[in-house]
Amino acid sequence: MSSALLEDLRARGLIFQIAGEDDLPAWLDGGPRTLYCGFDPTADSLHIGSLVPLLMLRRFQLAGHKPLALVGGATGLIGDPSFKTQERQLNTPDIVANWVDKLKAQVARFIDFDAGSVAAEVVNNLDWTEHMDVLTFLRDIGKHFSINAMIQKESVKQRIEREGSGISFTEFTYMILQSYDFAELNKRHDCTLQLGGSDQWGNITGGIDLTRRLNGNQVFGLTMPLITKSDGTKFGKTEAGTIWLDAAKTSPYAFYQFWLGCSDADVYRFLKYFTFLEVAEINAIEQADAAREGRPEAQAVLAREVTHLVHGEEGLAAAVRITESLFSGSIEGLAEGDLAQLRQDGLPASHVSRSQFPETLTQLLTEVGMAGSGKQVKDALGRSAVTINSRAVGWDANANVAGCFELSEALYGRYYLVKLGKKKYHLFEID
RNA sequence: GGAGGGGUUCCCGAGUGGCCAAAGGGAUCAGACUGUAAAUCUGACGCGAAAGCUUCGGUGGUUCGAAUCCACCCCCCUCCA
Repeated sequence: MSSALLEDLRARGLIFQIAGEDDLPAWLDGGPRTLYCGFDPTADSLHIGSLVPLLMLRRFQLAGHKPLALVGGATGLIGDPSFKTQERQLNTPDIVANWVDKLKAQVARFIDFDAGSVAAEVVNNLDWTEHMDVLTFLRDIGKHFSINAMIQKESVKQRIEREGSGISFTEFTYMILQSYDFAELNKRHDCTLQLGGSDQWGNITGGIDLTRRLNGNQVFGLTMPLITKSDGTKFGKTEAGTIWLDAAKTSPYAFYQFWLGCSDADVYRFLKYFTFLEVAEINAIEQADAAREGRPEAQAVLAREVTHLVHGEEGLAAAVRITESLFSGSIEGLAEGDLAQLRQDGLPASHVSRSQFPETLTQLLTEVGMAGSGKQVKDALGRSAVTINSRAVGWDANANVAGCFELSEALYGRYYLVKLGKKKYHLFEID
């Protein structure tokens, strides 16, 4: 039953490496097992980079295992050096504690806490490290680690060998802390499997070794591949920055748009990574898309599925509403209530009064965040890439803000939908 | 503590007295082509509507003029003690 899970994961391309590969299938088939994955608080929200491991916990739970989501209240204070080129800035304990709380709530949405014997739990490694004293740490844990082995780890090699960088003892010790987490969870929760991104391999195997030495138990590790994009750019970033899971930081609409804009070369792979659709189903979509002329269906499916997973029914509905209004219908066809709804749904919007118009359009659009600088607006204006209620505005109108927002042009006497480029919309309510 | 190497615009990385707001690449933005895709081509890319203003680790100095020279300081790396 569970080796079927591994088969499925493999078919999805979700398995990068397994520690204990020969024994893991049988182990999983032998009954409900407890597994964990850690999430360090490096910001006040997780981003889509954490989505794969998060969904992975769910996949295991659906297959009958008990997931633990570890929030790194302790490790977050230290900073993981794995494959990082530079030493990280330490955050203060109160900031980290605050982030821990936020992550806990976020993580909880992806796993089921009412699943009886396999009910998920959230744990915090600060609980077992906070009061440990240095000597205990050095004698009981540190003694099990060989510096010789640690500096061989690929994850810190760059920092050790490459000229122009270095690594502090603090970060170097990170691996020991994470290893201890595994041993501790093994003791407390009978946890026998750790999941992580491929960059976590060194930390995971460290934990496996320590668990064996400390507890005498065999435990397993499984890593997922790094998510890459076919064009080589970093996954999970857009012009507006990181795609966060927190709706307050990345609106469901923006989130939906992110997936909708996914390239053909990546989309089928992403469907396997980020959705619970059957692999066969995904393959069918791919074939149907290939057989059809023009625009594929896959991006829409992906956007729908993932937005639903992260933002729920309502978030998805809001995202779809905005998308359809902006990209399929004509703006003039929108009812007054629709415009209000769009704003509520998370379409970027501003309220401006005519008496507060800035000197130029470039200032106005920059202020509301439609462009990073006046130069970009200038460029767009010069290429007729700015429209206000579907009417193109030129560079000559830049100093005539009031003229751009004539009362007679307003929708319902106060709304103006400004579009910059092909995808950036901003709703102005002007009175 | 000693010797050496380094800190340049979002990133990488040129630049050793004026022609430097600073080569080149990447990322990003806009346009064409399209399917709100990719690839390709074009333009932009410190800030500013403009006049102009502010950058090359920091502070002073030399000079008509400095990212480039000098002094001191801070930070990083390598090797030695």
